[in-house]
Amino acid sequence: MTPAPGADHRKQPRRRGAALNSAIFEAVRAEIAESGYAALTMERVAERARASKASLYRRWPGRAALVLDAAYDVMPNDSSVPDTGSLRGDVLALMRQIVRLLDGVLGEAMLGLLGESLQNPEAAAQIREFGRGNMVRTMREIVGRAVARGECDASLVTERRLEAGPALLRHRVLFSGLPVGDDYLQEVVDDVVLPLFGVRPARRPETSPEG
Amino acid sequence: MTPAPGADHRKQPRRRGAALNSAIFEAVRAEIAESGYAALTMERVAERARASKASLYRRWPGRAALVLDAAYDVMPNDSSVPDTGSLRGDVLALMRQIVRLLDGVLGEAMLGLLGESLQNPEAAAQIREFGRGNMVRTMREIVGRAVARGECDASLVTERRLEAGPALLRHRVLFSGLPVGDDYLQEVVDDVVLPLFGVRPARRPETSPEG
Amino acid sequence: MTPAPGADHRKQPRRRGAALNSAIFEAVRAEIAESGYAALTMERVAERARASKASLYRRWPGRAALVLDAAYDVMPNDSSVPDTGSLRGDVLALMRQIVRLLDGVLGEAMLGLLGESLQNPEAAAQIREFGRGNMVRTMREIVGRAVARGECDASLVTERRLEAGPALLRHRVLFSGLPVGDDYLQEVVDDVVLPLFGVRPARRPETSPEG
Amino acid sequence: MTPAPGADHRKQPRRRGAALNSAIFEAVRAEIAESGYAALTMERVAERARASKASLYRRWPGRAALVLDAAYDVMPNDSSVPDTGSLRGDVLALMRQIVRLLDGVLGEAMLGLLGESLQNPEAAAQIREFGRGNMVRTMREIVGRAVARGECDASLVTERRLEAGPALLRHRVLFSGLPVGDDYLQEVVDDVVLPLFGVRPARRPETSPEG
DNA sequence: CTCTAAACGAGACGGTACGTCCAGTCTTCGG
DNA sequence: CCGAAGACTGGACGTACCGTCTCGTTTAGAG
Repeated sequence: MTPAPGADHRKQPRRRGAALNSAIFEAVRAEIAESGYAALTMERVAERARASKASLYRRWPGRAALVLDAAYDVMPNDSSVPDTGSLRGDVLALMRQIVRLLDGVLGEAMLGLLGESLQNPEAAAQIREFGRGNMVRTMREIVGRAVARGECDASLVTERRLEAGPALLRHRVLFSGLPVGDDYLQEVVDDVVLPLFGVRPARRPETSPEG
Repeated sequence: MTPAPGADHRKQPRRRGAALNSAIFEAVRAEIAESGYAALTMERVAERARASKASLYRRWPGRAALVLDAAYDVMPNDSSVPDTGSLRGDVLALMRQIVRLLDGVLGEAMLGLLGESLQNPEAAAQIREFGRGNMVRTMREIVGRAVARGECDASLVTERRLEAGPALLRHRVLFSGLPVGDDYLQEVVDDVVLPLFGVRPARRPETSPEG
Repeated sequence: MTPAPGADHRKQPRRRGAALNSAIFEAVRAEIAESGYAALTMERVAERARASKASLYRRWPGRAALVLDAAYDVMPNDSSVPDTGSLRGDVLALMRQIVRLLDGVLGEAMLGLLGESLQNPEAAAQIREFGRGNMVRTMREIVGRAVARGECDASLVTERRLEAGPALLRHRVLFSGLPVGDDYLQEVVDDVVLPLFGVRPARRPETSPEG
Repeated sequence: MTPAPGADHRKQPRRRGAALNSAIFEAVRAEIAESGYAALTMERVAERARASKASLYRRWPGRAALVLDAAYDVMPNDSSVPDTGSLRGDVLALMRQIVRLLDGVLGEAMLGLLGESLQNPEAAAQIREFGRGNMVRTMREIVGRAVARGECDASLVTERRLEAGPALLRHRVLFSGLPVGDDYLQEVVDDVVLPLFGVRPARRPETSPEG
């Protein structure tokens, strides 16, 4: 009844380094896809990856850091800044990019991590870097190009205005629980972002703040 | 070996009903104040309140519901809609009200619950009602009055524009980890909210255009 | 894949107190009988007893204390002092009693505990009481009766002489690894114990020290 | 995030063969002296010796064998058979030799190994040779000389009588936890060993019967 | 005022996961 | 190309909570 210590099931050679890392990341994502972030357990990840808990803890101090890396691992780095020729097109493209990114395992991971960071302030800083800044930074670039094109006036570009679009998008994702449809994105762009930068929206010409 | 069951130390009478409820709420808030939401445990709350875990579970299904009620219990209901006579004043007053509310135990509780809801979608709906809607609803009333005063045009009032201010405020609280200073609130109002509703900002009242 | 938390297998009411204790002791003994003391694990005992590890650790601080109690639980208290009418008969009866006691699960447990105590001096004191003293104490009584009968002289009774028989028995059990046959016991009695107390052995009359 | 694999700290040349062996033995003894046998770990020994666990396992199959060798390594081979001219003197000298040997790291190691052997019967045989037999064998030689000297009668020499002294000594060391004083040794010799071999004890040499 | 039923405190109970430690094996790479 | 270094799997450790339960005790309210 005592399991023979030599009774080993593996035949494939022992994985190390990067190969093991990948297997672990895969397991993390599978667990998140199956049961969600909250149900994710170091123990189950280890079992699923056919790794030992020690190997997990040797690499990451805890669940959050592990999920963080597993998410980064699939983060597409093709998040090039859109350039459609118009501010409206660029902002919409950026928002669609983000929405697409958040749909699926990566989104589940990010929501879970955000939840974690809200409860555990010490881990928050690290996690915060994860998805943050990027969107505002991209907004800055997009708007900068619009200014260069003469589409909007440089004096209108302030930090808060750049944040408005991202903030509304996150607001929707975090608080409504509803899917983010393209209608919503267009409303954000046409009702808020474009007016803030003095650009007349294409869709609702009557809604210009310059009454 | 079994400890004597009658070895009781208490002399204060056993609490029930509302008195016990209050003691439990108090314990919840003390735990949050001391150790934060993440470290809050049914076990510790019970011990601190000198109550039994059974008494907790008889009243609430779990940690989230308990904290929710404990937070409601101290929620000031003086959150009357500000009426300062100007859109700028009203929005600023509202935001300051919110910021004050989030400062302290109540804020910690709300952040924790939000984190919970991000990881546990089934409890999310209930929690979402907690602090949500109110701010946008109040914004609607405030802006409605501004329209009635002729301060801004009714056609500019859309759902997204009403959400913009609240969204930026939450964005700041949730993602920056920085304290929300009054400067920040003024920037939000002057750079984003007022422009969206077609009101000319007057950041410095003493340099008001009504000179 | 997540096991439903309510999926409980038990139908019999939850055991507590003595009933649970008994089940745990049973499991301990079964484990020892199957795999020996060294392979005994808190985890396996808990599983076998359908108890939780917490229930084990609530009662005993560790493996040694648990096994100790489980052994005591089956220790026959019929270890009445033999009284056969002769010193030789009494000593032999006592030794056979001990040997019988050590044969089986109880012996395995005692050897394991002794091993434990040799490596862990702090737990040694407690364990040492377990099987010790009794044998020497019984020897004292037996020899006392022999003195009273006039079988031997009181001046010969010293502490070391009383210990000699027990020491040889333990020496055999601990160091030889061989089974303790009745031949061995008779040799101990006739070659050592009886001569030390000046009693002429019945079996080997030629081996008297009173040459 | 993966630690650099080539981060090596060593500067001193790699030890091999006997040099490494000595370093390992030294580490074993240092660990035993510091923390005792129970706390000794292959891992800690390897670290302390600046060796790898593989190097340990290549040389010894496990902890017991390693400690065994480390103990042998410091075992004084001056354990020459005492020859004082009298049985009493010889037996006392032998016992003092043993007691001195057991005092310190070597004793701790031997106790630990004995404990090991009690729990792990398969390793017991090997360990049993360690300290055993020698003492009885020496006793045989000592008593043989006493017979040759005419100090005692050959017919009294039996295996059990030869074992009695060693058994009492071990009994004391293993079960009492008390230090073995010279008083105790003299009692063993005068009350048990000498009578068994028909030699009149002479506890106080100055009141010797050869007056 | 007495009696009963509910609420209560206390905390044991079966579970699950935690993060750590060590045994023994296997891979890699330096000397 | 041997062997030192150490990463790897596996599994037990002892702890902390979870949510349920049993047990007496206390309290409030009905009779």
